[in-house]
Parts: sequence; C-alpha cells; structure tokens
Amino acid sequence: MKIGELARRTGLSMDTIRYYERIGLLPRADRNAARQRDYDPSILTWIAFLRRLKTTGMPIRDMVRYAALRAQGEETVAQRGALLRHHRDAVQAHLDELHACLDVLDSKIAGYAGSTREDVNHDPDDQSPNLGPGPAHDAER
Amino acid sequence: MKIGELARRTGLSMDTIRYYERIGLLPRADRNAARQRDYDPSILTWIAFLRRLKTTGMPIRDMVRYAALRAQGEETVAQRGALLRHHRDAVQAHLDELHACLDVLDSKIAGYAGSTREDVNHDPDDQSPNLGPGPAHDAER
DNA sequence: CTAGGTGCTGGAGCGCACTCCAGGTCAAGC
DNA sequence: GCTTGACCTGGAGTGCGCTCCAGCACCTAG
Repeated sequence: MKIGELARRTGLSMDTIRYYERIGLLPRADRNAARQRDYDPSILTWIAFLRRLKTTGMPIRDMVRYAALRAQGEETVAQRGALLRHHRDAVQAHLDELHACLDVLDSKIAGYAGSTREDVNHDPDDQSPNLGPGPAHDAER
Repeated sequence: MKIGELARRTGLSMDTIRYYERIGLLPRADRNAARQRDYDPSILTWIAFLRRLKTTGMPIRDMVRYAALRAQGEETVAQRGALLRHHRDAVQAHLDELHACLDVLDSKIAGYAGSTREDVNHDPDDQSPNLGPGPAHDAER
C-alpha cells in the first residue's frame, strides 16, 4: 500500500503520515523500487491505536515514547503497560470532569429554556461561581 | 479585587487574565486611581463558566463569540442558547467517543495483564484495526 | 528617602501539531 | 518522447493559547 492509499484509508493526510514517521510515531516505512513508501496493512492497526490515544488526549510526545518502547520489543512490555494504565486513569479523570461540566451546561441551558421563541426576560448569564481548583491548586499550567 | 488576587482565586495567571481581556473574553476591567484593574467579584462567576467551556473543549474563538453576544444584552439570549445547545451536543458526542476509546484501552490493558511482575510472552501490541472514520469521512481536520 | 512589591503596556516568543511549498524523481499512458 | 500524476525531500509557515519580557508607574513600609 502506498502513502496515498494509506491516507485515504486512515483519513490522515500524506503530510501527516510523513510527519508521524519523522517524529517516530510510525516506523520508517519500507520503500518500493521507486523509493516510495510501501506499507504493510498491519500499519492500519497501529494507526487506529494511535488515533485512540490521540482522541483520548494523549500528547504526541507521549505517544512517541510509547512507540519507542514498542520498537524496543518484548522487554518493554511492563513499561508500556504502566504507561497505558497511567493514561487510562487520566482519561477516566477527564471523563468525570466532563460529565460534571456537562451537567452544569445542561442546567444553564435549562435556564435559557426554549427562549428561541418563547419569552424569558431574565439574563441567564448569572449563576454560581465555584471555580473548582481555586487558590493554591495548580491544575492550571 | 486587583488582578493578583483574581489570579490567585481563579488559578489563571495575570498574563492570562490580561490576555483574555485583550481578546474580549473578559470585559474591559474598571480601573482604580492608579489605573490598575479593579474587579468586581461577579467576574468569578463568569470565569468559572469560561473554565467549563474550556474544559469541555470549546475553542477560544467560540467563547469570544459567546462573550460578545452576552455583552450585547438581552436581545441575544436566543443566539446564546443556541450556541450552548450546539456545544452541549458536541460535548456529548465527544464524551461518547471517549467512552468507547476507554473501553478499548481497558481491554488492551487487560492484554498487558499484570505483566509488571508476571510472565506474559506475547506482544500485546497487536489487535484489531477499525479506523473509525475510514475513507471519505473528514472528521479529521 | 528609598527599596520592594505590585501592576501597567506593547510586543516578542514558545510549544504543539500539523500544513504547505519548491523543486525534484519516477512510471505509465498517449 | 512528452505529459500527467503520484510521490519524494528539507524546510518554512500556520493557528492556537498562552507566556515572557523590558521598561515604566505607583504605593507602602522601614
């Protein structure tokens, strides 16, 4: 499979695929006689996995770290597992936060109660503070 | 309340607060005799709300749009409501996606089954593709 | 009177994750 | 033999969301 087809099949751009290779997210691709990248379909599995890591908010540098461990073979299985478990926990935490925000959003939307066509004449943009973190909590970096 | 205290109470940096003002996310602050920003505590409510929008992944330009509508007063209530409902749906969709990814992650972690100290000698980095989007679906932009 | 702390402005710089481009190679079809 | 199209490389550019900085103004405590 050449890069164009891989791009079509993954939804990534060719540029992005080459970029991922440069930074070590994708292994250096084999080349055909014309020195063009020639991919084995198994790359699709890896890209699908990368996409999940990305969707769940893992920064690229961490994915690269994972990819590097993977490239080193069996001996890094423990580290990879740890990395994934760590990430899973982060995702779970973010998910909880999102659920909470969604609830607040929903109640705020309820405050806007169908004002698209009905008459509501208070300003819905006035509700409880609750800054979560607050002072001396540097979740903000 | 001066900017330093606001920063402490919100967890934002003073630079970020001033930046938010520059781009229109925060209203132009009142000034005290020494031309320093002097905030009314009600700003805390607004910042808490902005933080939720941000946490739920709303890009700053959309928050600015919302802030601008809000500044225009009552007549924009309908538009603001629509904007929020739209965002809520996007958040919900993202949440669903995250849940799905988390499930896959969990099953992958299960594949790494406690290999931190036990012996597992297959490579867990081999599983089903499933590229989600696939061809001709540009969720990727 | 002066030193330190806090705040001001305008503008430059940064890290991330791409994205675009110029100029070139190669293979196939007309 | 020439054009077309897919692909190549190295490097520059982009948009986002801050973050940092120089140089200055003010206020308070010692």
